[in-house]
Amino acid sequence: MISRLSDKSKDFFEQVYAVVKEIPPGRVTSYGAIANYLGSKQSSRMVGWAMNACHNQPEIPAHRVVNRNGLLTGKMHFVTPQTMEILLEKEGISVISDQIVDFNVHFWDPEKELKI
DNA sequence: GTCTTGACGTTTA
DNA sequence: CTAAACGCCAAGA
Repeated sequence: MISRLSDKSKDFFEQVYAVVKEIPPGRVTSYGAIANYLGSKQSSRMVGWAMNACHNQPEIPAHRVVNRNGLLTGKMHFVTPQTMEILLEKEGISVISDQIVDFNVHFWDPEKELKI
């Protein structure tokens, strides 16, 4: 095989997508949780950047990924700013003022629940 | 090649 | 309590 050193960075994105896809319906997680699960808790920005590139992947439930405050910061990046909020409520999650209600209850920690 | 921005999070003032 | 700065890494201009 030909060395694929250039694709090394892509691996990080794949890991983020893999975790996001494993998020069960009705649950949500934060960028920091994913970053922490990947071992780069301080690089939470990269998770968000990976989400920005989620268009490379077929289906990524990015609406289940929010910031630490449970605020829908990335809603504006969807097809429509309301898509994220609608999808969340559709799964049984209440969203008020772009903020998830009982975020701690719906929170899904990959390191704790996925534990892969 | 350098500078700015960015779907974050934590710490300090 | 709120507001602002820093840190982290990557991509775009």
